[in-house]
Amino acid sequence: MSKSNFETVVNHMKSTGFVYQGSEIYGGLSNTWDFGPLGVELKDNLKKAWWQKFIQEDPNNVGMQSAILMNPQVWVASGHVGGFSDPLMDCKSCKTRYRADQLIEDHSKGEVNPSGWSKEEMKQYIDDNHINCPNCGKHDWTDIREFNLMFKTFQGVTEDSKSTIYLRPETAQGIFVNFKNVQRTMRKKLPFGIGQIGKSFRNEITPGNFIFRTREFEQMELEFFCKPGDDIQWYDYYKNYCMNFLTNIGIKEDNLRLREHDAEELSHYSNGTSDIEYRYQIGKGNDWGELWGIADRTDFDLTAHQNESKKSLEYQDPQTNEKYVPYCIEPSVGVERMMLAVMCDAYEEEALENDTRKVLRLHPFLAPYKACILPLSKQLADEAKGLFGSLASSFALTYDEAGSIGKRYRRQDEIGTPFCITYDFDSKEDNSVTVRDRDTMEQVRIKIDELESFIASKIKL
RNA sequence: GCGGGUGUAGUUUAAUGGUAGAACUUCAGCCUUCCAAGCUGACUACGUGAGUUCGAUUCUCAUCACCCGCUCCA
Repeated sequence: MSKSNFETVVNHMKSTGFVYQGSEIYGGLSNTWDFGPLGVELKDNLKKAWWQKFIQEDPNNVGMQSAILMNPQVWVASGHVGGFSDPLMDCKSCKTRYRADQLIEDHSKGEVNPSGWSKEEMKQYIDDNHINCPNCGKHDWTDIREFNLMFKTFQGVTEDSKSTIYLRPETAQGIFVNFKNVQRTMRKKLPFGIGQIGKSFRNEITPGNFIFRTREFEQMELEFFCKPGDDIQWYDYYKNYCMNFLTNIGIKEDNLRLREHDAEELSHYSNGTSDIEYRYQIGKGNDWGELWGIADRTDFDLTAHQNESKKSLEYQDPQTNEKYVPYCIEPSVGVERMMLAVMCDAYEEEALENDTRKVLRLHPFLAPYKACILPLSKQLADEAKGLFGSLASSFALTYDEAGSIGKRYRRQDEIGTPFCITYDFDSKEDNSVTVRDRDTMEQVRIKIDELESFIASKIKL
C-alpha cells in the first residue's frame, strides 16, 4: 500500500475521465478545467451530500438559488466594489509584488489607515515617506494598479458603463438580499439557515494547483441566522458539524485540522473565523490548504444591505416583540476543493500478490457509478443488458463486456465503483447474480429481485 | 503579473538537422465460466506560430499551457 500523493491523484483524474484541461484543443485557457462524465457525477454527489446534511435533514434550514448577476449596488454594500480591490505595486528592482495599503500600514506601524485612499494618494504617501522595498531596500516602484477581483460584464446590447454588472464573487450576498423574502414566505423563526450551491467567479491574482484555486468555482454556503449572543454557540456547533460531515464522506481525520484565525487575521466585522484545512500535500512546505471557512459574520452583511438599500432587514422576535438585525454564522466550502480532498484520500495503490491494484475507495454515496453490470461471457450480453435496463432508473450504473472478468473488475476499482454485478450461466436458473465488493473483493450471490434494495441499503450517507 | 523549470500517442518513454520506435491503455477478431491471461490486427504523438536552413521534432524567437516560488483565498 503506497501513500497517494497529489500528483498521482491529479494524473488519475485526468486519465480516467474526471477532469480535462479546459478548451484543450485550442491550447487551453489557463486555470480552467472541465469535468468529465465521472467528474460531474462525483461533483453532483458531493452537492447532494451537502444538501442532504445541511438542508434536507435540518429542520431549521432551507435552500435557495439566487441569480449570478445582481444589482451592482449589492457589491457596493458588501464592500467588493471599492474596498476589496487590491492596490498592487511591484518593486522594479527585485520584482516583488506588494499591496500598497499593506506597505503603508506596516510602515506607519498601523497608525495610518489608507483604506479609502485613491491609488494616487497612496503612491504619494509612499514617495513622500520614502517607503522602500522591504525585500531589497530600493525605492523603485511601479505605479499602483487596482486589481479588482470581480469579473465585469455588460448587461444589454450597448456596452456603455451604465450597464456594467459583475459576476458574483460569492453566493452569500444572494442569500443576504433575500433574507426577508425567505423569512416571510417560509414563516421562519430564528434561528434558521439559508443554504445555496452555485458558481462564483473571482479574478484571482494567482490561481493554480489544479482545481484547488480557479477563477470559476462552485460554492456551498450556508448563512445561519441567530439572535446576537447566540452566535458563539452556533459557531462552535457548525465547526463540529462541518468536521463530522467531512469524515462521514470518507476524508481521513488525520488529514484534517481546524485552524482558528488569530486577532490580526480576523476581518474587522468578524467575531471569529476558523478554517478546516486539509492536508493536500501540494508542492513542498505547503501541506495544508483551506477547505472550509466557518465565520461568525455578526450582523455586518445584513446591516450593510439595510443601509445601502434603505430597507429594513430587522427581525422581530414574536415572543418579546424585540427588533434586531440577526447575527450570521457562515460555513462556506468549495465543491472542487472538497472533491480534491475526497479523491486524495480515496486513491490507493494496493499491493496484491502479483501486481498492484489502483482503487478509489470512494464512499458509495459519492461513487460516480454505484454498480457495473457485467456478463460473465459475451454470450450473456443480452441478459446482462436487460438487467442494466431494469436497474438504471434507480442508480447510476455502467456496463462492460470487454476483456476478462478480472480486467473489468479492475477498471471499476480505478473509478471507485463499489459493486460489480456479474450475470453468469447459472443466473437464468437461480435468478441470482454475483455481487463483488470493491473494498473486500469478496463475492456474494444475490437474488435479482433483491438487488435493488441491496444496493440501496449500501449507498446511504 | 514577475522570476525559475517543463512540453514527443490517452499514459510512461526512445532516438534524430533528412518528418519518429516501444511499453501499457484503447478498439476489432479469436479465445476465455469470476480478479490486470494469451494470440492476431488496428488507431493515435513531436503544444502552437514564425524565423534560420535545400530540409527542423531537434537550432532561434514569440506564444500557449502546466509545474515550483511571490500573493491571495472557498
